[in-house]
Amino acid sequence: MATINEVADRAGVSTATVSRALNGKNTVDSELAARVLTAAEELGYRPNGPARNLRRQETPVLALIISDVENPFFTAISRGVEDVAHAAGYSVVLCNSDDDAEKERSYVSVALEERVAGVLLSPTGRTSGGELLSGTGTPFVALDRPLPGISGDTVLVDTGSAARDATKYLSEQGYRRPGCITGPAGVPTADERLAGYRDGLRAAGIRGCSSLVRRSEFKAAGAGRATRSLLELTQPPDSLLVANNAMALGVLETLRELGLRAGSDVGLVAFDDAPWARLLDPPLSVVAQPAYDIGTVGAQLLLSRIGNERGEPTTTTLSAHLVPRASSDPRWKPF
Amino acid sequence: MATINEVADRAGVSTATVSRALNGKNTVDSELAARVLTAAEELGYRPNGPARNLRRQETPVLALIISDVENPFFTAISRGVEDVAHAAGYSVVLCNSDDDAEKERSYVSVALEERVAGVLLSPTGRTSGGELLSGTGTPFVALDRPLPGISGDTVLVDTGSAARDATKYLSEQGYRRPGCITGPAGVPTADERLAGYRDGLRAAGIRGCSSLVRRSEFKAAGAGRATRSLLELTQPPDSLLVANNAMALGVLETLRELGLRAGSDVGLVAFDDAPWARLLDPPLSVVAQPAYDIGTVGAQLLLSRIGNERGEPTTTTLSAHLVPRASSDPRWKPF
DNA sequence: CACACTCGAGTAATCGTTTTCTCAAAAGTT
DNA sequence: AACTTTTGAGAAAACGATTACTCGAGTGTG
Repeated sequence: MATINEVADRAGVSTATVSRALNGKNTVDSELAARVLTAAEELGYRPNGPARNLRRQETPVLALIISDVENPFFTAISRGVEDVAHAAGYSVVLCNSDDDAEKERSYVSVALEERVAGVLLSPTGRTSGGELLSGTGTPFVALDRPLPGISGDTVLVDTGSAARDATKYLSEQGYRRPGCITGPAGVPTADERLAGYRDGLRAAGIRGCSSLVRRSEFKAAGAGRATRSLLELTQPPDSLLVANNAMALGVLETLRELGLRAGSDVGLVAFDDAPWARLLDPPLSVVAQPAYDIGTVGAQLLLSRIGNERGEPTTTTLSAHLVPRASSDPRWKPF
Repeated sequence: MATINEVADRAGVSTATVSRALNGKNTVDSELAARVLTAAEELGYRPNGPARNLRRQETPVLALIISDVENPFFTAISRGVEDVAHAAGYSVVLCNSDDDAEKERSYVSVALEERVAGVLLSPTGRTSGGELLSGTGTPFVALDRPLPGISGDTVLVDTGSAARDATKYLSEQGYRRPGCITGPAGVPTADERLAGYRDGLRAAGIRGCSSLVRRSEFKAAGAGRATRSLLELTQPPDSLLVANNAMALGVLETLRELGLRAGSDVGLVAFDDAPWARLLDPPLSVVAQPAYDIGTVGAQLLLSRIGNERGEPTTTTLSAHLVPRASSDPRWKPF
């Protein structure tokens, strides 16, 4: 692949002039610039990124590390990040940690070594890659979940309140024994949603019962098993609050296996408004999180830090809202 | 951020020794190596990627450029790529071209400048970024669609046959007027599926009718409009073959608006087996494409080219298979 | 006309690694 | 004991761009 030297030779100028011409500096004669441009064109010249980044001491790339590319919640975040970053001249590379702490650390490590301009991290679990980030000068923003024990800019969703509202709403719909399927202990979003569920029960004057709570990974399979174990209780719950949309898939599948209907048999509210949620029968009630906004806000925050914004770390909390559909209506009938 | 020089100073050795020690070369005294390691540790040293890549003339990163992160088909591909790449010591960066030819070119451009080891490209439309790739020495593999006018390794799915089989199957189920909603003209996957649909009609002895065919972007909204226009015909189709899963969402939404049921009112087969497909009422019949395998095969191909495998460009064609569910059963009843 | 200034382009230093040389000391050979 | 071979570590040369200097030529001013 052609280097700047070859371009310089072909155009009969120095490498400095080539560099200036190609970077649109105005201190170069227009005739020379034209010669450089055609020479570069003819050689198919493409500047060597590593060399440029090394010299400039910066790389116009943001890393976005998420825990599950197959989850619409995270892909919506990525779209938000991308839109903001792109407008500011940054590329975004998306890394999928697959909810694996080891992979997450490895991606953070790569991002740091490659000297990306900044990192957006949606931390997986407890042992996050966040500790690698803190201390290095590389700006970073935590999305969706805080980094345990590390201070830094954070964009969260007030899912506790949303969970409380959703639970209260279930009780108002006539469900007297709401259960809850949430994520692993120690994962903030999982714990907040559980706490919100308990608050909601209290607000509705229902005595909570820990046997109506199950935890699993934020995946379909675990949630399916949890659902089965709940519904096989002698006093099963009459409705469920489900902590994310991947889990909702597992819950729905198990309901189908058991021959139960959402709504009439088991009230259902799940977190995250996936595109398919409203197409189910009955349409799935959800707590819609502002995923796209998490992305845009996070990216803006990161860009301002990259632009050397000083000041204390900030925490932005966005709010989620309930979208009631028929899966939380005990009177719903298939036809 | 600490450099190799500072580590060398602190350990009282030369930079060459530091480099050798950290890269696990065996030609370095174990006592010195230990000193280097602790010095690096204490300084939080992290090698400068751009410098390393510049010197080594290679970057252990693969770029995967896809047209829609929100489409499960592509995220499944990415998982396949990731698994293979990771095992071989490569990182994968995922770039979302958003079906925008301009963005695609821009990402290809970034990938080339950053001198990634290889590029996996699932081309968007006609004006692909592929022409940027051909000619450069950077190995690349086209996924899902061929690069128009450019020879290179390609991994495809035989969606033509799959479309034919699906159409024939619809007719065997008793539907006599299958329609087709496919992607934009000129996009190979769209055209192949349409051709397969026509073959299927022919095989079933049904006279095709071009008024039963609609094209739109591979998105929900356009497919929804197409569905409406088809079903408002005086002689509407009694069933539909839909060319991808994002489109299926639009079709389903429109059916609901029109108060029609899949299966009993309109037979439905869509491409791509999304996780939610089987949870619908009726469960959605699909043509399941081996998305994960596209990823693994593509990545292996790319890795072997990176490993200097010579030889003519290859084309691997994987096959898709029909997964019949109730949405293509005219006798299906809600209960 | 002499002098200071501006302008534009070339020279060379620099970014932080890896790796080829180079060379002294240790080890082995006759 | 003299000589070759091996070993291990430092000095210095890449890698390919950007950019701080430098310097000659052209321009403006008193």
